[in-house]
Amino acid sequence: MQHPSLRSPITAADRVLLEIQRAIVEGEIAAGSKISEPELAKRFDLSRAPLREALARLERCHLIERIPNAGARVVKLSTQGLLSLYQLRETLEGLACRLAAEHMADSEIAELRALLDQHLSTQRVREGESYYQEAGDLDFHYRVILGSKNAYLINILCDELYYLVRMYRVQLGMNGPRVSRAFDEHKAILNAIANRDGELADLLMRRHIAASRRNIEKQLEQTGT
Amino acid sequence: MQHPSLRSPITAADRVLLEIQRAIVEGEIAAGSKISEPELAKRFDLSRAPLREALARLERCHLIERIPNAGARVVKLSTQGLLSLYQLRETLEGLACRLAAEHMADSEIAELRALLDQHLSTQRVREGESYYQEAGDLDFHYRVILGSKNAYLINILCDELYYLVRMYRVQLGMNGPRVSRAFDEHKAILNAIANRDGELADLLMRRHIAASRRNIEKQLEQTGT
DNA sequence: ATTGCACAGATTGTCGACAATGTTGTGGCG
DNA sequence: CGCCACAACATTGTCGACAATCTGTGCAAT
Repeated sequence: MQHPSLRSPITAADRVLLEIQRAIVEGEIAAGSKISEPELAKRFDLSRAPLREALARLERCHLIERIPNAGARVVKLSTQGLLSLYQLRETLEGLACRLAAEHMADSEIAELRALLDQHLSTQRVREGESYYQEAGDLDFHYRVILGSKNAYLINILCDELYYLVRMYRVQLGMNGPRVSRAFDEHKAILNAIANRDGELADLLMRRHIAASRRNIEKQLEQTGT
Repeated sequence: MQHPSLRSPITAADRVLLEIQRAIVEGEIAAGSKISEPELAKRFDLSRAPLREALARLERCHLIERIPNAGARVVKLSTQGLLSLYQLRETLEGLACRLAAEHMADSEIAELRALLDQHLSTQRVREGESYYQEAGDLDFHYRVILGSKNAYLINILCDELYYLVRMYRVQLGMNGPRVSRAFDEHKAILNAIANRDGELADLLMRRHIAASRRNIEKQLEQTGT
């Protein structure tokens, strides 16, 4: 039997995965650029084997696209892609909310409420600072998704789409005046969940994400295509 | 990732992936059993490198579960898993239907109608033969999903959940009296799409999948656990 | 008798090199 | 002058071996 604290071994592929993930999400490795296995292997000082393992997982979360025998490229951001992604999120996170209203334990709901209060105070201190809000926002969504208790849904939203969503938000400069509105929406969603009103929670979350999408689209229009 | 059959060059990893996929779906490799890399490598007469590539993709479509440094196991089927899977499918394929009603070209709809007619005649010839029905059913769903034109949605349903759905249906013996009912439901869904009534198509597809789920659950109750 | 540890066997993770496949630049031909 | 064939290069796919880690067994101590 393994010791609980040692149950998650960190392999070389894991480390390089996290590094490349961050680099792509933050644009350090440009969107649309080609990925060179030998180059990255040298850069991170390891063999191609674990690197390819990392690339396989990057493909899994839609950060790169691979073509057999031809190599991998970082995904290109596009209005179409953003629209498709948020279409999915609206439906999936709506479902997550409905399930969370059914399945979250009272203690989990209490913890989530505490988290929101904490976010609120943080926001007051750091007015206009978008990073904390973003992290907090994602954290709220994260918890609701976990509260759905649906393993496949959790996998899709937290593993496969999570980083791509972050990439869009970071590279399109998600910031500005939506922070306080988002808090109110989070609170309303939480209340619906606490009242075990899955239908309302579903609706509110879909609206919340639609509003977030429109906000990003507006940013996108301003900066050009 | 694209569907393997659509990717131009076929690599060794692709071939072994398809073979193992089939073996797992059909139960030739028992659910819950441990996966031995050396054993499979010897069995398919190739190195562990492409085999591990295949295993990574099998994990991606939820047919196996891997634990670092500890190995991989074929997933175990469970009532809970079936419920989670069909919960997701109801929502996702409902969305696919709504989008298909918006985005499918008239020519695609005509082709889909022709496909249904073909299924109908096939069904009359092979009354009660479940395999053809199953293939046909999946084919119908497949086309509707592709008609949504949402790349992420297509990826999730056709690549990541498709084989797991087949595994449940095959190993739980999906057959019996639902074939003719399913045809009628398909036809109604198609009509809604042809009328560009996305809301109705969404509703009908969700009901169709819910009915399919109840059908499988009934089979599951009869056989025991 | 049970618990903990140590050792042995087996499995996974990683490495460097070779083979197969794309890609690019050049030269010849129409 | 433009286009195609071909060759040289670069990159990806595959291989066999080694290192790190996990699993199971048996012994010793309490």
